[in-house]
Amino acid sequence: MSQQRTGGPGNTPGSPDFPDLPEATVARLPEYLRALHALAEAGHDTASSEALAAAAGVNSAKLRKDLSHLGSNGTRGVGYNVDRLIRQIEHVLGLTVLRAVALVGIGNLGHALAGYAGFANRGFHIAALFDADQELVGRLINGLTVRHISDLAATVVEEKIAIGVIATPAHAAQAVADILVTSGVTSILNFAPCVLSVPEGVDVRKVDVAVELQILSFHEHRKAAALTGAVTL
Amino acid sequence: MSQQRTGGPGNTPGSPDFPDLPEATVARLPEYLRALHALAEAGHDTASSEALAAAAGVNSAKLRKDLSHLGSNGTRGVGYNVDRLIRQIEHVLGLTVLRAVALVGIGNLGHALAGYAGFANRGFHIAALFDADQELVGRLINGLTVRHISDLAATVVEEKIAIGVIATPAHAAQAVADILVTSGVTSILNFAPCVLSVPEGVDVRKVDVAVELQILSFHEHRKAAALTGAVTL
DNA sequence: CGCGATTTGTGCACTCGTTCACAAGCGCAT
DNA sequence: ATGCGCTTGTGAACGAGTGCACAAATCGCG
Repeated sequence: MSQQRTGGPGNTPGSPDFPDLPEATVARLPEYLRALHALAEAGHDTASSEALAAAAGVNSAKLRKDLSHLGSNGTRGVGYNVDRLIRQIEHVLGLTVLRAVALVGIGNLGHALAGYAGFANRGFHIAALFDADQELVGRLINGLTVRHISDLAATVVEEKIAIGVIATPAHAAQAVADILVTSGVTSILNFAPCVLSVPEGVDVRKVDVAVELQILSFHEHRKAAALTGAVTL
Repeated sequence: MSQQRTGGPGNTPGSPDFPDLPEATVARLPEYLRALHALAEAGHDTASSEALAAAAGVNSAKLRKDLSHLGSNGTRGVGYNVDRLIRQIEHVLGLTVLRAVALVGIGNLGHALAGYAGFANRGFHIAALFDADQELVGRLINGLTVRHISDLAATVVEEKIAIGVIATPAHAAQAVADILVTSGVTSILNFAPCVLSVPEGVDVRKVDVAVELQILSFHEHRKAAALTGAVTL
């Protein structure tokens, strides 16, 4: 809404407000943000790249380079001002506005997500819940009434929903995605185990627990094989 | 357990059974596996790299290169044998054995995970549930009784648990991880928003919904800025 | 039996990301 | 005021991953 011009301190002119950050950097910024909040709560008002990197679980050089992409922030010989850096990262991530999220699919996972406190704490507001099952429609979950999926389009527009979360079974996911996109949603978080096809300009991120476990399984398998191999030597 | 020697067809000698796959490839194999299962159910018995790549949402050249790492599998002019490829990927990922998983933290998310069918379907077996809250201990969820966390170490050994899933609040996660590691678990899937410190040889993967949303938020923000910028021009 | 259509496997160039190592900058003690 | 220790910011080398484009291989058909 309120797109303010660069009123802050020395920012590279030319680009309006935004350098294009490397994707890998963007993916780490939320992690830094979390680490910073932890440090702030622990009473630190400044943090060295080393300390912050440790808290975020990354290499300190990487962290410095990442932060350098959003303009110089630290003070040499001292470190980074925690509060200032928090504000800056929040600004870059667009967390200064509370984003409205629609959650579709109130099964096991959807139910849990609806009750997850981590949303509200971190810049998001679950604005509405949807499901296709008439049994569920009307039920109250965490202060929100489940609506039927046929109301999705209207609600998205009405509540200015920017992000859709799909927690439906795989076979329903594409249809839900289509509705979301048609209604103007341009960011989707997909928990269904399937690929979504969306038009250009729409971002989709996928979370699949089974995939994560299978990756772990591979490494387990490899570690076991390495052991057996070592014995054979 | 039964570590069978390379009895299969032409495999590169030298390495015991295992090429070291690029990490990026490993991360995609589960996705291929899912796509293959979908194709198999749709009645296909062979699939071209193009078709499979589309189903998995990746570039076909990338897919071919990935598959080439696990030994040649396709037939030129024809494509890949779906069933054969499924078996091969499952073998590489170590999914031929059903891996026992311990789930710690039966809050909102843990409860949902305990009931998630995707585990059993995809090579995993939830062997035990744990929580620190005595209120929860003893409750039956999806056929499993919640045990107190003090039983974790013993159970891990007893049930031959290889993978631990942490779904506790952040402040409890490190302690749980320590117990898991001490008990012999070498793979952890962490849903708590914090970094876990574990000894070398232990693999940790992290899933954080808020992080995913924040990454989406960044792109939303950028897209909005681009629009405003375009108007300004 | 040979030819053309098709599809895999891969060498190569390129982009993206990571890490090292160090100069430049800052504060503090003296 | 000056020098010393600490920390950032970054140039440059390195490594991993991606995608193109094509040769090699296979099948089906005439």
